Amino acid sequence: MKYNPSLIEKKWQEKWSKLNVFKASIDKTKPKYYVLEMFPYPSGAIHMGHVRNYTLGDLVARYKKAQGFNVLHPMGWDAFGLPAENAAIENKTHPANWTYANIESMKTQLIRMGLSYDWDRELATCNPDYYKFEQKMFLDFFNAGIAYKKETLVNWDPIEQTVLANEQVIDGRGWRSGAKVEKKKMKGWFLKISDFADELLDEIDNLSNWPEKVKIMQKNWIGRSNGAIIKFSIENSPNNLKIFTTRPDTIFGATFIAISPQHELSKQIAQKDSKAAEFIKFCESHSIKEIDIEKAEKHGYETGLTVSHPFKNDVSLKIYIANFVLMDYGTGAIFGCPAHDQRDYDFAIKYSLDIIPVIKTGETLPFMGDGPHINSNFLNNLNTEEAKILCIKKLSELGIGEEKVTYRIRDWGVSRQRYWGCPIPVICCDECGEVPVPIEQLPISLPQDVDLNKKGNPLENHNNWKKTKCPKCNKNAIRETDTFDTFFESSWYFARFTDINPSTPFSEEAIKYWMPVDQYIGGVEHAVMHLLYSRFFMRALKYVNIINIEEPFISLQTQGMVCHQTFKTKNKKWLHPNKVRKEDNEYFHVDTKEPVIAGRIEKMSKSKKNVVDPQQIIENFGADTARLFMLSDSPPNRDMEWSSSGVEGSWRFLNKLWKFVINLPKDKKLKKLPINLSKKNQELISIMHRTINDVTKAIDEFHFNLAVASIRSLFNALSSYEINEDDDKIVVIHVTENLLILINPMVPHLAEELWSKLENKGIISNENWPKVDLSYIQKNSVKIPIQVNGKVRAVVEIPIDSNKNDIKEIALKEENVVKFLKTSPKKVIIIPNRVVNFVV
RNA sequence: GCGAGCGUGGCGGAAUGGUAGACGCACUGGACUUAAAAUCCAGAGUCCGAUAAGGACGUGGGGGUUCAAGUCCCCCCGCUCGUACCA
Repeated sequence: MKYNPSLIEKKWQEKWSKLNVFKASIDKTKPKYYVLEMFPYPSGAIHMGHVRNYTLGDLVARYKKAQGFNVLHPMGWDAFGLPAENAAIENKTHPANWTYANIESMKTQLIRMGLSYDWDRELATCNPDYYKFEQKMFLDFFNAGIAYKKETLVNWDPIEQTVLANEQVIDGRGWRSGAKVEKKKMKGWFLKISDFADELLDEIDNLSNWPEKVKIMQKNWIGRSNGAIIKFSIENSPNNLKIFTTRPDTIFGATFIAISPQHELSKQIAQKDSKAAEFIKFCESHSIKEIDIEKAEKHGYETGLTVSHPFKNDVSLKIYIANFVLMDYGTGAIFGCPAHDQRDYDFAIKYSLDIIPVIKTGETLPFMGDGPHINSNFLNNLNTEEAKILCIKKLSELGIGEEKVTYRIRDWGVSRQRYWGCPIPVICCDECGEVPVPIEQLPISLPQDVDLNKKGNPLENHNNWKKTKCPKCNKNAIRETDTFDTFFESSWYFARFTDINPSTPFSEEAIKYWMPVDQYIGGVEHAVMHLLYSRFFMRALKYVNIINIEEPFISLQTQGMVCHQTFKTKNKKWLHPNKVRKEDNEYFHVDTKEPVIAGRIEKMSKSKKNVVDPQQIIENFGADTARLFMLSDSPPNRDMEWSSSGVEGSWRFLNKLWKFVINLPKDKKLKKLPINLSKKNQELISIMHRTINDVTKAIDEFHFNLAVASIRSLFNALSSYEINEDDDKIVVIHVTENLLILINPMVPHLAEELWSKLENKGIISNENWPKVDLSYIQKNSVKIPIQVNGKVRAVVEIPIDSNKNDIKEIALKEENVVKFLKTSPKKVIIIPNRVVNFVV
């Protein structure tokens, strides 16, 4: 009988579903385990990144179930977002139709992979049954002062008359119109994440099961810094200019002042100075992307205004309006110290400003390190930290400055001028301002009839929908036509999964039992935004008494990308891998037979055509092969390369395993292990226990590729084992059954089928994880290297825990060691059970 | 620009500061076959050496700490992710 994955995989998927094997419900007699993979955007078809993510999560879910946990493993759809609108315009369909059709086809694909989801908890964020709850949450935030409206800058496409996403701005131009993008001021809704900045920052240290890199990135993103506000008095004017600096110690090196084009003072200047107005306009003829702002050439406009230096009586500093000063950080104004800051240095060179070093260094300027201060009056000889403290003290005494903590993080702008998102439940009244929609009127559903081809915001164009009455004064008013950022939906979906009842977002009981998520898995690209917003959202919900947790994810794992070799034709056009054939290390086009240029291995992307369709792999090899390859090749957190030969290797292994088990002798009586094991059986059992130990450890540490490697080793031992007696049969079947339980989380369909072939009653998905018998894995001898000057000259096997003298004696008997020991050693290093090193 | 991560044979990757290359892929040789595929067995970092024994070199590059460095520290190079309206 041949291994036929498509047959057995379908069979077991149906069986699991029929038996409700993965249906989760609260059971207080068992410890719970909530495993969650980041839910997908329903783009239409799963890609290899999904396959990887969901295979990792499924392994964890099945493994934890075997370990006796009550597992919750749900799946849903991050269904709002920009692509649906673009697709709707291109394909002349409705975003809802497109999205729901995509969900259906992707769900079919996920089911085909054999993932152990409790599909009863499926949700789609574009469904009013989901987003109605977040409208209520928003109103609670609004009433608690967490949500507010303010003016902000957006990317404006003057031709399309629409706001563009950063993604839609390419080289400063709109992706469809090609028009130069402008910054435009617009009012939008914000959530006060900055109020929670300290807590979000401080609690990072308690996230002990998060990758260090993610924690560092979040810390830097929040960017708490201790600095100072300094008031500079503007010369020939009664007014002050407040600047923020993280380096008050360099105040004596200050040679200019720069303010943001959006600064209040810039506006005032522009009113009287048309050139200044022009310069500000020039600064606003760019996108709002940080990367564009930072990489842009530094420009400044000399305003003619000056301030006096707080500690240097006769020195005045020119005020510039500068394109690189951000209004959102600090006070939107800085002093420039060119000697000790790269940007200030570049600016000073460009505008021929003074460069005054205030830290002693032998190195070239700008110097960003620490050292004794010079040219700094009362700060001389102090280091940076001391000088900061003293400078702030002096500023406060003079009443012209104070210590100030600032944050890099800005409040979360949740407004989007888009159709396919959750409507923001507010009514804008000329008389009463922003009025919350009364709760009994929720949900505010999206209108179905909408014209996406018109310029501008579709909801704003929709007169019927937007016109309403003010709940307060009953006069004519209009609805808020902005919709939520889709990060809003993904900031609480994990809580909704715990209990999808129709009347409340979740129940207290379910939250108490299931939350927080024990293991969250997703791409590293979400390291900051999605994960930080979710952490904030839980705190905000707690603040308004909707939930009682702070940290949503106890343990986090971030997976790397799935990559593939790229190919180009000789005309430099990207070529799909299945159009390429390799012969004698040369690549050829399948159709034209022309040589093909093999390029770099890069992240799979449609634009470079280096994609492999999971569907195709599953049809050709089965889900188990795809899953096994995903797990066996690379550690989860690293990028992996998809290679067809690697897939074939996994396929071959499963075939070998299949054939091996099918051909085992079957005898129901052969179940109980004999009491006295022969030496060879003891050895096999001991390999098995070592494997159980290694696989368990590898899975716990998220090194799934090592788990696969150990299982393969165990199988190598099994397949070279010779069965002679009845006892041997029992031992082999016993070891094989344990191997199947170990491999079940990886290739569950094959494991189920073979488990049933071994005439077991229940299903393997309900079996318990095998226990390690430590007595089998203790060794009584150890191989250690003997080094001379750090180079290995011999390897000896000695009893474990031998004393140092014995080890030395054995080592000195080695011929090759003696050969290199021309004189008696100066020093002998003996680390028991590890190494011997003779230093000569 | 800024923040973060990664870099080990032909390839994916193993390796509590202690034998670098586990396990696999590709490759080479052999067995089976009329033949091929599949399967099974064996070999293998590079160089010197005889295909041996043994040795030299070797973890992106350069320097350092240590009896001992892929691992720790400093500098540099390359790639990847994020950079607030893609999700």
